[in-house]
Amino acid sequence: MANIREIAKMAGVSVTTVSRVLNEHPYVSEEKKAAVQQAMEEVNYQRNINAVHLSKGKTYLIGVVIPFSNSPYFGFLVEGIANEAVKNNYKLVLFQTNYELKREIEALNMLKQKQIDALIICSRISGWEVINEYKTFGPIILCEEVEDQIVSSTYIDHYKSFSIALKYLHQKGHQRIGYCIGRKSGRNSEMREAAYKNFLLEHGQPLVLDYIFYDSFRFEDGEGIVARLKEMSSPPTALLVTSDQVAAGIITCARELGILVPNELAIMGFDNQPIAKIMNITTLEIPLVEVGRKLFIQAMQYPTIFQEEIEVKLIERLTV
Amino acid sequence: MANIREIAKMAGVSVTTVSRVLNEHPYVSEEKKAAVQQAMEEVNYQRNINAVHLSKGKTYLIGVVIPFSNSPYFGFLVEGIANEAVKNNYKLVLFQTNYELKREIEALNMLKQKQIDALIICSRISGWEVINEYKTFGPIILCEEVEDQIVSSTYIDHYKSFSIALKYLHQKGHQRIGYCIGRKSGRNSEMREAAYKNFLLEHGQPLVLDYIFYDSFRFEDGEGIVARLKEMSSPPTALLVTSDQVAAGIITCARELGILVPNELAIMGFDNQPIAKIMNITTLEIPLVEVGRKLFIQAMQYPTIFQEEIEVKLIERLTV
DNA sequence: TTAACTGGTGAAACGCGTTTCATAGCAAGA
DNA sequence: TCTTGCTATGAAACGCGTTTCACCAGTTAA
Repeated sequence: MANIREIAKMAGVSVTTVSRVLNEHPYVSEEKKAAVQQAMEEVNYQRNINAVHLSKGKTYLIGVVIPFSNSPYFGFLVEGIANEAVKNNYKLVLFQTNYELKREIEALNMLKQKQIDALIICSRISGWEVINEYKTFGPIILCEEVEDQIVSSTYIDHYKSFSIALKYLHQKGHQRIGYCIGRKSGRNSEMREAAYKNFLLEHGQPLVLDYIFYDSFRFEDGEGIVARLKEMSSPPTALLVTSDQVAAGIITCARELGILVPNELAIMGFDNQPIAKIMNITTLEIPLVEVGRKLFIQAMQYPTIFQEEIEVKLIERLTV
Repeated sequence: MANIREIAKMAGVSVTTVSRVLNEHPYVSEEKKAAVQQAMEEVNYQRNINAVHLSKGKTYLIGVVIPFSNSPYFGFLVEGIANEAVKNNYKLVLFQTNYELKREIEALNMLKQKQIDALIICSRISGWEVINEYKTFGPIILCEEVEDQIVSSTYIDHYKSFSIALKYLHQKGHQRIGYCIGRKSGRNSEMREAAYKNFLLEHGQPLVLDYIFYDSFRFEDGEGIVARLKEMSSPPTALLVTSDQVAAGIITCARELGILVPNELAIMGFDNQPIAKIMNITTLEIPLVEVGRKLFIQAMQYPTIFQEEIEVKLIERLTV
């Protein structure tokens, strides 16, 4: 396989000039440019990207940390990142953590060892001390609100969006509202909990711990939730579900058990995924693809660090 | 950042010896090895993988072509590939094609340009002439039965599995059986169609084109299928659905419209995904994670080319 | 006693594109 | 007329780990 030096010889120019043609540098005369291009075509020259990477000191790889790879939520997020990545000649390396800290650290270490140029953490497990330590090795981008401009992030104000949802349910006359969420910990979960507790306080309602359901990630997690509802003497009349998938699972199981939605149980989803549309689930739309796009852009803008808030939109359908 | 030469100087050895330590080559004395390791620790040496890649002429990147990234089917497949990839220090580059030929060609070109070391195509669009052309540039692995040992593949005998499923439905007394499938074209679809037509022939049943539903990929695609069933004067009494997701969607929509499953409509899924378990869908289990693992292994074994068949298993539940 | 290994080690070549720096011609502004 | 400044071009250095080849010392087989 021919290299740049051979091309240079063939075209009667220096390697620098060949490199300039390759990179579309302006200072190359038309004749030389044509000569180089002809030589490249003649031997079907292919640039060795490994050499480019070594030379540039970049890998053109972006790490993306997600807890699950077969969840539509992260699927859309990754899609958004990937779309923008191809435009910039970047490739994605996915780290599926299953919420194991060890896996996240592995990803962070790849940043440290310069095996990736940046790391986008879609759902963080490690503490701020860890992020603070690793941020010196390269760009880390988060998908949650970040204090003190430590790293860049694109986020949804979950306090606000939860408040909007709760207010909506309250307006619809619900007095006993519960919610289903993925993790118990994590910034986003804490914000939602704060919004929830504040809402209860404002409306003088008691905090019933049984009304909060954790580990709600997938469609199939709806089953357990409905089973627990069935056990309760005074179950919530409305549920805020932080994922349309789980909302769909709850609705499916509820209907199987003869629970009327929304009359006996109102369900409000999150994300506005395709399944929400087809099952007519009232939901809060989160433009995930757009969030992904922004995340990638922030990775590219490093070392400039900034936060970007994304707005959500209430979509009224038939489950509330 | 220190490089191998500095380490060599510090440890009083040659760069070759440092390289040998790095790569755990046997011919290094204990003393020198210790000296090198100490020097590396002292300056917190990090190997420059770009240099490794250039030197080895490999990228340690494996391309994976999938039509959709947020589908559980491909999710599990990718998970299987990824698990095996990390063990071998490889990273995955995902190409989401949306079944656009252009995208698949892009992936193939990355193989040609040596930007990836191998390409696993989970669902092929391009013709055999294309595969034949590109296979000279590097390992291409498919997920379907391949003739003439052109490239390696791990596959399910879809003719056989469809036949098993049809026979099962027939034994259960169904006379009008239809099926839902993703693409109309593609090797796997053709095999299934052949099995279906052969089954009809053997049982003297007429081919009703309306009983075949294409473009069934996701949960939400179940809606349209049920709508069309509703229109028919003599709808099928059983449906073979090549994805548990779609099966779940069909069941959900059918129940919403008061169609009894399995009494009025029997549904048989494919894959045995979590959703099949929770919704008690009778299905044909396909060990997707295992398939993914095998695909990766085949990529590593190149230039040895071989085919590997994966067996499916009928799982009886409550929808037939 | 000699040929044939095997363990251990290093110099130098190799893979290859990018970038810095120096140089030179030529035009525009002072 | 002299200083800037821009276009154009190339030599050489740079990034850095791997691998080939040569060579020596100490064994082991013949």
